[in-house]
Amino acid sequence: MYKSSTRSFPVYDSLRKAIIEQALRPGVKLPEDSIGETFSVSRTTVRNALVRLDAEGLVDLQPNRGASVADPTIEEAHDIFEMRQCLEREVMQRLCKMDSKPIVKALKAHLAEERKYLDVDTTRSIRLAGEFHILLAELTGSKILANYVNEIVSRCSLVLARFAQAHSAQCGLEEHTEIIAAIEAGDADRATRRMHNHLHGVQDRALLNPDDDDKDNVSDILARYVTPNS
Amino acid sequence: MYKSSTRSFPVYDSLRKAIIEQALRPGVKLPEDSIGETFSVSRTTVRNALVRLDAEGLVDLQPNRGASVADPTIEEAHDIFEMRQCLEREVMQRLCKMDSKPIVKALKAHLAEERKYLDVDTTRSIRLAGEFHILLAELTGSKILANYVNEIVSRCSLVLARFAQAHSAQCGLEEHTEIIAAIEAGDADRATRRMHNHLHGVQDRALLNPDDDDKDNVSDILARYVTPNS
DNA sequence: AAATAAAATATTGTATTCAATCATTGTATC
DNA sequence: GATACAATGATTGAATACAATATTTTATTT
Repeated sequence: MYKSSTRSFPVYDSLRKAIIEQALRPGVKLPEDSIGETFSVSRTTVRNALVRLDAEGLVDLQPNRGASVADPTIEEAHDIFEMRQCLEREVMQRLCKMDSKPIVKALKAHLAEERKYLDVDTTRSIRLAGEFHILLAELTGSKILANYVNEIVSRCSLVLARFAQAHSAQCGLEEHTEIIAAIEAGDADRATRRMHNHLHGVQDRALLNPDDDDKDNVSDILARYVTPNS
Repeated sequence: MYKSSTRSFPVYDSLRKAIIEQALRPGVKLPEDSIGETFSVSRTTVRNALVRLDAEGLVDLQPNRGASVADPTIEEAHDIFEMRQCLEREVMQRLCKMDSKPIVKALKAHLAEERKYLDVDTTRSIRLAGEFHILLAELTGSKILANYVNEIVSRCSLVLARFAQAHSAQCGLEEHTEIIAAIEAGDADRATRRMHNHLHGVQDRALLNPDDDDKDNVSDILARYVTPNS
């Protein structure tokens, strides 16, 4: 996870969440000054968070021109989804070689959570859908794989923010259910195939016609993220 | 690539190379002060480089306790190699779907370079061997995949530094040759299998008996890395 | 002599400061 | 009216300075 200074973590974390939840849209400028004021920290601290986010591909840091939310091209968008397919294929194949009992249990618990907030809290619902994939990766027991999946899922959110019209229904609940069933049956091929189709569906819904930037007031948006909203 | 400030890049780059070339061994402390003196920059600048390296997994940054070269456990070591297998499998499968002509040409050029420095310049030879794998990834055309491979290859160097006795012969030249031949023949299965065996061989040679730390003077080592040695 | 406590030292965390670069606006010229 | 240039303002780059935390050394006690 993120170590380094105590103060820069909240900045990093809030920015990250704001980007993933699409409150900060691709291309939006991230001035060190105003962000620092929002969190009552110095630019030094903000900068550390931005360097980190740049390394993770969520932020674009250019010399002397500051930071902005990464704004992937359509080519990069395809690239990111293709990478995600690779990583999640690996997840499925590893999981299906393991004892399915505890895995399925954890997954079903998560699914219940997803179902609970469906049509109730959209933002939370979308976040949970993403976290389903991260949970899958974590259940492999490989921290590195889980990290990579975490990163790529975040970047997919960015791609959706950039290219999908409504960011509704990124992940279908039924599809998650079916993936769990395949894992429970220990059928690696089916699980892998279903995951592939699932992701392909998300990608298809996303990469149709691009809608362009409607910039927004950074400080106002970020203010809502100062206190971690659970 | 690495953007951000002009000054911190040389620090980042030198540290990175020093770690990969195993001049800075796992666990070695990286005090901001002395590194700053070595490069004639402030701690602020050094810190940015360290945050970046931490994000890439080459450096371990702990709150109030500073940075040190990452010191993977044996479990993490296996994890890293497994991840590498996944990524490089993807590389092989993508390459074998493409036009082999320009790919093979580039690879053979690199191989010639590798052969040139074999038994002449060990350090360079080892670096070229690693770069062969990075070149393979770059030839897929996917920047993201290339980035990941670059990162994981670096971390493998770290693992070798930690667990392999002599860091000789990480990659056999003949094995690289055979991989190219399989790509040239357009035989995805054979190419993938050879890559798998190749990496497995490296892993096997590495993860036998661990030898422990002989700490060294950071500044002296780094001094050799100040001017990028080509 | 071993163990603990206290002081001194070293190192990191972070804000502040000044310099350098970029963006924008206004003005002059064609 | 459009373009080029200059001046201003805003923003980042990076060093310094001070505060907070860790580490080491020394002193004290058992």
